[in-house]
Amino acid sequence: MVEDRKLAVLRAIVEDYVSTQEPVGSKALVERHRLGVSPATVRNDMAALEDEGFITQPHTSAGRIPTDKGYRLFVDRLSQVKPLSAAEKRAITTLLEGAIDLDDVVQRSVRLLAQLTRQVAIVQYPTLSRSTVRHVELVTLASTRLLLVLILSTGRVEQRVVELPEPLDDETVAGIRTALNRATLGEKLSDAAERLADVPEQYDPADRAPVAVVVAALVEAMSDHRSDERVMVGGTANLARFGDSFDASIKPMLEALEEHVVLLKLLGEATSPSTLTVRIGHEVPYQELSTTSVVATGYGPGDEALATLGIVGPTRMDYPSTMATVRAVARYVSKILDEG
Amino acid sequence: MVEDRKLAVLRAIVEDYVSTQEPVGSKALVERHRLGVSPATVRNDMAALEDEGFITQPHTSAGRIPTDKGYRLFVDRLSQVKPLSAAEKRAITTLLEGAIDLDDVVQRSVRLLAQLTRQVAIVQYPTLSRSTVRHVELVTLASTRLLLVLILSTGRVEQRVVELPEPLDDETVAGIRTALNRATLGEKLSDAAERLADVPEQYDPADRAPVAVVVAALVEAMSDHRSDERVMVGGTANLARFGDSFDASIKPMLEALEEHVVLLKLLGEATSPSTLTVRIGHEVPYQELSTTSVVATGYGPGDEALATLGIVGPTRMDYPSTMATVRAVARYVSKILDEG
DNA sequence: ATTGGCACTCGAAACACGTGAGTGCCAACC
DNA sequence: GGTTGGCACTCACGTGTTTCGAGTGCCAAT
Repeated sequence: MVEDRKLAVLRAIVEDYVSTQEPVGSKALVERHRLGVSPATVRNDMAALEDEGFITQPHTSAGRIPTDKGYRLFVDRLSQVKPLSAAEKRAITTLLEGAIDLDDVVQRSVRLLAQLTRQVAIVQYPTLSRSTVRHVELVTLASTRLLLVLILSTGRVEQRVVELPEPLDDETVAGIRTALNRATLGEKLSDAAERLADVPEQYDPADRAPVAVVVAALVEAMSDHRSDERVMVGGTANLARFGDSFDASIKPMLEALEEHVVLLKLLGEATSPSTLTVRIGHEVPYQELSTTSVVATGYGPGDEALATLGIVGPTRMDYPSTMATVRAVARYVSKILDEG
Repeated sequence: MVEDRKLAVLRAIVEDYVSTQEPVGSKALVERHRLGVSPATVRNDMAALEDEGFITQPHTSAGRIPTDKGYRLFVDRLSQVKPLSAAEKRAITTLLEGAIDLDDVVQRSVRLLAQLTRQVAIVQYPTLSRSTVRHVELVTLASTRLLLVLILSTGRVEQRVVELPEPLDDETVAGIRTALNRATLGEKLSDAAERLADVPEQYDPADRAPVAVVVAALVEAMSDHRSDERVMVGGTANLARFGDSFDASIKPMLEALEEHVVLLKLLGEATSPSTLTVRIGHEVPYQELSTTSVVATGYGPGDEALATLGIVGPTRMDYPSTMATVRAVARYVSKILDEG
């Protein structure tokens, strides 16, 4: 079929362009791929592909390069996910195995992604709002100063120092601790905050003020969206690898990497670990990053997407292996979180 | 004096080169600075300066640019620290004022440094080993699992999950908590670790095993040098500002920024906030960064240098104002830590 | 539908050339 | 002795010209 061959040509163009970084012409194409037809035929196909907007020429008398639309088609229909090499699998397990806490898992994942894909890696910390309360602890620091520690099911620990309007004796503190735990243990953060509303009312109006302060701090810690927005970035040195053409976009890229809000938007909504989100060029929600693609997916224990991780790189990237790596890392991290 | 004028010429060359980024010639020099002599005279001085190794020509028929040695002399003898503008002072106070915890202070300092100097900023977290213990808390997570929380005088909180060989009842846990606090409260970390050695011995040999595990975890948390090595980086987007010549060194720079160990070595030993360390070009302990300079200083409460902060940029930078900014930020951060 | 042939286009590299900023040196001057 | 104007010299840089060739589009033949 003609249509089939046209797709084969597109695939060949994408593959060659990705590996050589140079516009690819009809002759080189038939030489490097067993297309079984002459350059002239390929030229006809290329002309058709160009009409349909999948490829373009940087200038007359040059070869073709894929457009965003071309990459899109390539990703959607042409590329089969490349299986990871044994060495890569080994790297994933050995590197993630030794993680000691949540921070460490995130950090190791970032490194891993960056190394394997040779792109810039981004890992979002597990989202606070979906996790549940494992324990609330109060520690007396001084007569009017408490430390509030909130431990979540994901292993995250949030702490706040609370200044009390009046001193509380240890017994009262213990009582408050019990009350707080009873109200919130096992609850989702969003629900837990509501449950707390009643707590101060159980107390004598005279003692209510300090309790209210503690509860307010706890609610604040639970709803603090700063923590939702935490991400870790790695592999920025890979930016320097990109050829000249990408040099222009290195600045917006570096700027984006400093703004965690931007990165979160890039990663997008958390999807299940089995679904990969690929955004190509103009599909990325920032105009300045229109020569950039994002490959991301959700991760979390039990196939529930707690957060997102992924990579950012030039549109001209090796999608099949990048996608395979991102997916593999997400799955493995999910597994780790399941166990921990 | 002739010698004086030569230094004036060097200063003028540095200033012009820093602002224009282009080799500066004798004629332009007399025009832009009131040197009161003719270009020919300046040329003689320049020839002398070149002989002495303070300046060099990129090629014949071009102007001169300072060598590392030239910058060194400039920094040591020629530049008076430029006072900050009112706007800059305001920026420092307003931005740092609102910090809510230690993490936030560090983060805001990085942003501030990066914005004001328009360079890459690095801030080391206050060093663990010099701080003292404020509180140790144990939280029962499960029958054989405890959460250990270590609160330090600097506001830093370290936590560890401890797996016990056998269950402990709440009373015993409370006893251990008291013992741990008694042994370590107010102690420096280095001393506290020693003090803990006795704690298990106070217990019945039968109960000693779990206690030993907890103590070991605490000692580990105290001596964990991972925390010593934590740094925060900001303003990497400023790398993109540097002209072509610096482009070559952008890659090693990005690589260095990923390695916290490297950054710590760059920052060097913490000095008192009143002393600025300036390393220029080859003085930087990494060959790859020989077109780079570092301006750093210590900070911490009460003029005691807990950690280091500073900036990294091309040797061709505006030393007077950069040095002023770094010093000002360090002082202000120290003040904040004093109060907090 | 495919293919070989052919004229055409246009970027990249090579080369030549003039321009000018900047230098070093020297003789004259203060 | 230090300073200055004059002058010949160097060489990076920008501009214009030319050549070269990879790659294209089109067409007639298969």
